[in-house]
Amino acid sequence: METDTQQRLLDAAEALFAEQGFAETSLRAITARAQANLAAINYHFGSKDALVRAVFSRRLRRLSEERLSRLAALNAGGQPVAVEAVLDAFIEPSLRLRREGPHGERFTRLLGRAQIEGSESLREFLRDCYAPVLEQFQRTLGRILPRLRPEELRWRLHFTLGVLSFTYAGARLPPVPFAVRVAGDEEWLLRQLIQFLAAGLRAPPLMERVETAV
Amino acid sequence: METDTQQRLLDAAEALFAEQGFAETSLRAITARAQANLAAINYHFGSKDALVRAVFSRRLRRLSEERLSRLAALNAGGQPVAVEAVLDAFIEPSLRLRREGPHGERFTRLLGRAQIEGSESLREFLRDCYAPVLEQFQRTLGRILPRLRPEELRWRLHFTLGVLSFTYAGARLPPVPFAVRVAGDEEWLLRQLIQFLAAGLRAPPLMERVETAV
DNA sequence: ACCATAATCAAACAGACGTTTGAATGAAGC
DNA sequence: GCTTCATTCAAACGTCTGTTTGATTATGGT
Repeated sequence: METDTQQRLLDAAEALFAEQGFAETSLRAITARAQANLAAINYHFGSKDALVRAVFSRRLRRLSEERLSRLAALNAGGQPVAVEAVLDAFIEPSLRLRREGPHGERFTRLLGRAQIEGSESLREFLRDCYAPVLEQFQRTLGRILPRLRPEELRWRLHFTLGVLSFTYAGARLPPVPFAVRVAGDEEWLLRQLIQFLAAGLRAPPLMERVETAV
Repeated sequence: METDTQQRLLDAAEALFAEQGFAETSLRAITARAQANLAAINYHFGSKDALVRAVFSRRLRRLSEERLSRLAALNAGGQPVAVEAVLDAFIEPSLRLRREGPHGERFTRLLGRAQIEGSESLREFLRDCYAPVLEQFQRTLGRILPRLRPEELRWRLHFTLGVLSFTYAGARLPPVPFAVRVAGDEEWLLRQLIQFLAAGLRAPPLMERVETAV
């Protein structure tokens, strides 16, 4: 029965990291919440840094797989692929994770935070996790937006990730619409995101792509 | 001559906060870089939290004033206002700050970070600084995008700020275009941002605005 | 010259931090 | 029964944290 304490530690860490940040959360706070001994973290994970990575590893693999499988399903469909569908394939799995319960919301919150906050090693770790997924999405988007040069497409992908990180992180700037969040807001948010991002991605390029081959 | 040490402390803090984050930067590291005594921070600013706020106060006022004055100039122009022009009025001052030198780049980096990272009190402080500016921009955008309901407009403003925060924070996801940054990148970035965001803001509303008073 | 005020300084404060240790506990194998 | 191994535990480790103190130095006013 190694797993029980480990799970409780991961749950507690996930919650506290999402609420307070990584540096601001102490091992003592985590073990207290998990009702475990202070030494348990170093025993099970080795260090605080390793615990942070474990928190992400636990859920990130499934998320990436879902995103990739949904993208693959799109590409296998034969018909032309819409930008909205690609965005949906990327965003919906994470929003579904959110809908699973408080832990999902915490995790996506954490995911947003980690892109900006977080140590260099953590960002490196996440970069390696994200890389294959983003590469696939970039490839598909490049195909259905042939006028965009690679640099422009990458910038727009960067902007897209910025919107998602910022929104997931729950950064509440002044006029954030609380009223909207009353009920069924995940669905509404998904459509708002797709509407906004699809238009941004589809904007005419600043610099027309030079035709390569033919 | 109280100001000399204070300026050096603010410079050092700004640089270190931007590089490492708030919690990760110790007063000792700041005073060492500023070549000042450890006690200088508590003497001149009172506490670490107050120092953080002072770092923002120093540059935020001018930035907000420039944004507002550029927006006012637009609105006073008589002609219809384009979404691109509004975005330019918001973004260009911050990019110009970046162009001023390393301190400008550090500060905008910091600005992006603070929205996600940062204590509750700091976010509150920043919210109060931003509120009047965002309110004005929201008003103008609401006027030139009359089909958007207030909730949708606020979400899209939220997304816009997300893109800016993420980009300024310098979050480097896997495929960030380094090649583009070789020269004159600020200009290019500005146009990329406006192109992307203007399209997103102008996207057709999900829910058509009900006509209020003819 | 003197005083008053401001600024700097070395030193110490109490507390929190991540990590380590060595003993105590538990359950499975034989 | 005994042994073995993984887990838990209280306690301490040394280090770093933000803040405070009291003495010391510099500055400007009269």
